[in-house]
Amino acid sequence: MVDPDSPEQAYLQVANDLGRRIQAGEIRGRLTSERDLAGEYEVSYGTIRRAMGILRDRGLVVSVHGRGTFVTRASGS
Amino acid sequence: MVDPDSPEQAYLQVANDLGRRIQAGEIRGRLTSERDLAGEYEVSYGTIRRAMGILRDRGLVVSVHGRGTFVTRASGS
DNA sequence: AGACATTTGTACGTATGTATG
DNA sequence: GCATACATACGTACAAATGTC
Repeated sequence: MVDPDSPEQAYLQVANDLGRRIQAGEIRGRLTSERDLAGEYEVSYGTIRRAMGILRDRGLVVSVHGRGTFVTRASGS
Repeated sequence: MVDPDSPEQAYLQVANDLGRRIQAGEIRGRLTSERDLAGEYEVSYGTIRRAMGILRDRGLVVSVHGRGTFVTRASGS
């Protein structure tokens, strides 16, 4: 979930939460689809897209068109 | 509301009132938008802007473009 | 080949909010 | 008080890639 009372932007809250969970080893392999993540975090698809872009820039995940988004090998615990 | 018969300037009345309510813990998280505050205090938007600038200078709030103005953590009760 | 489902990718329009003059 | 610009966020629709049956 995202805290609307936080000054932190929604897409950053999502990116930081996912990044933390990835580095903690909670998430491995394939991530939940972007649209499903939008439902889980209760934000729009565009917000998830933006958060994913940040995770890709950080090198934590790679996205494959038509297949999904995957945790990179070095990112886990 | 603002007292037009007071010698204190309108933007100072607003800033002081909001500052008092923040430090009393009445306001936390996200503030009402600047446009709505202008309606509540029955002053112009510019007056609210000026009052907000004072609250920011005092470190009571932070404003985030496109998201809102937020009470800083240390400001509440 | 074809049909279908799933998923990422792209592109709108709309609403709301701050920033500035 | 108003207009303009910019940023965030939402919602939707459609396109493109992949895999399965």
